Amino acid sequence: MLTPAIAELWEQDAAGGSVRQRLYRVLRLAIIRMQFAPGQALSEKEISDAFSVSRQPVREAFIRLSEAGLVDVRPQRGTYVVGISQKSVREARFVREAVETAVSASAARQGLADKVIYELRDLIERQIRCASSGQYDQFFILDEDFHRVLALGAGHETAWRVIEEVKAQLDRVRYLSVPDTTPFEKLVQQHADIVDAIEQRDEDKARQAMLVHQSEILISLPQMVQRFSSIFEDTNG
Amino acid sequence: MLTPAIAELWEQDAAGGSVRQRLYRVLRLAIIRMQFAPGQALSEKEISDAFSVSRQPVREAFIRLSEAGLVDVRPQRGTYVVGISQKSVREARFVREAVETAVSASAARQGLADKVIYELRDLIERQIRCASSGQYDQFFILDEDFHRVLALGAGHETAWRVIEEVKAQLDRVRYLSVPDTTPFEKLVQQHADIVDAIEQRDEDKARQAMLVHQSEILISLPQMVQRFSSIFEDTNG
DNA sequence: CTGATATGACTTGTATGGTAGTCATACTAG
DNA sequence: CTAGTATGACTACCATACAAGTCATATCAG
Repeated sequence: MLTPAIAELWEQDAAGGSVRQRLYRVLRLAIIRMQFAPGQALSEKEISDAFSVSRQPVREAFIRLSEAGLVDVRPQRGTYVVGISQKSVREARFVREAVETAVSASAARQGLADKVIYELRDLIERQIRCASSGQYDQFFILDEDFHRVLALGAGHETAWRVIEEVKAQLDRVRYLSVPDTTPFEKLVQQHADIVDAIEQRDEDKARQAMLVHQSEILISLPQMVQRFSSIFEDTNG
Repeated sequence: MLTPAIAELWEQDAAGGSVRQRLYRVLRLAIIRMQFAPGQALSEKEISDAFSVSRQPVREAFIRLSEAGLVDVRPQRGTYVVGISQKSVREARFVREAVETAVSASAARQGLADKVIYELRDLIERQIRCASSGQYDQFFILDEDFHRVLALGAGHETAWRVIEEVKAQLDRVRYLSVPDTTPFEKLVQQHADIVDAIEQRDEDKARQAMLVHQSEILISLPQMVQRFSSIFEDTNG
């Protein structure tokens, strides 16, 4: 079934590139924003009818989604949105922590261009304004921007691609409950700490600051599991 | 053009799963083993004719390969094997180092099952035999086995998937020149050091041992660039 | 001889038909 | 009533046809 919110995603998409790429972007967002429930069955035909395209690009988008670990394609059975489990969240966080701490340390070691530092500081400023006015969605976008600018600014494009993939799993949990998680002010302060350490060229400090930041989700995870036990596949664990 | 070596890969493949998956495995191996030169143009039609399948599964395999960063699909132009550059190698190594050191440290922290430790020791034994008899291909397989058993044994499946992806980029360089790289005996000793540290539950030592191991490729990279300057896109750098 | 242009042989992208497998349900034999 | 089976409505997978863009080459005007 296609909700109006998903149709809106389709309309609002910039429509750059092929139909397959557009479908991938829209379906990925729909899954991350929990417009498709975990375990829900999708279908090539259903999606293709809904968006008035043929089955083929839908099928190719499904394959890409399965690569990203967001759906599970079972031959001759169906395609299902993958469930959320504590294990999948912890695993995604593990990889993200490993890569992001390395990026942060690398940035401190080699230094960042003034332009990049400025951009990061600017993002932090805007995050502060979002936090005070409670613009949740915008804050998430700026948060992603911060980590992307940092990774790409340090020249780690491959690393960012990896982060982007595992991040999708974590964002799904985030979208479950916005206010329950860590206060925005705390997250912004952690961002500032990271930039400070990098500007001081203190490698260990930069790594440590990122480690603290990446550990936040673990703090709120247990309450999330308890509150959304129907969503998590492994309520115990 | 399809060399006999590639046809052999197709024949020898276990043929498990769909045609698309089989094509992906074969083409991936062909690229990693330099059966397709960097920059070489592939074509959906060419491949589909050669393997007597339709264009569709070939196309889907191409999409997956482009996801893995092994080919570049340019709409209405063609599909090309991506080139090898120092930057791409350093980036892949950067990510792999970050994830593998985290895996090693995690294994030391939580400990590994006796069965896993035994399996790792057994792999090391077999690697010693391969090193002395100079079975290069088999050694590479056992090397990959070692890292896979370690990652999966520590429960880090997502991490292994990431390692597998970036590893493909590094393996291409390895296949360029086997004897030039680090002596096998040294690599095996590093494997043993890693297992020792994990068994001693020494987290820092395990991380350090893996770091040393992952840094080996950087040592041989400059000579590789010099010797295969025609292969590398950025001879200077 | 030079440069613009038309042509045709490519390429990947999309649409659609048919195949084979899965699964729930209804039905039938015992 | 129960166990086994046939049926039909799904599914993803593969093959094929067509559409649309790219690019080298040949052709022709100046």
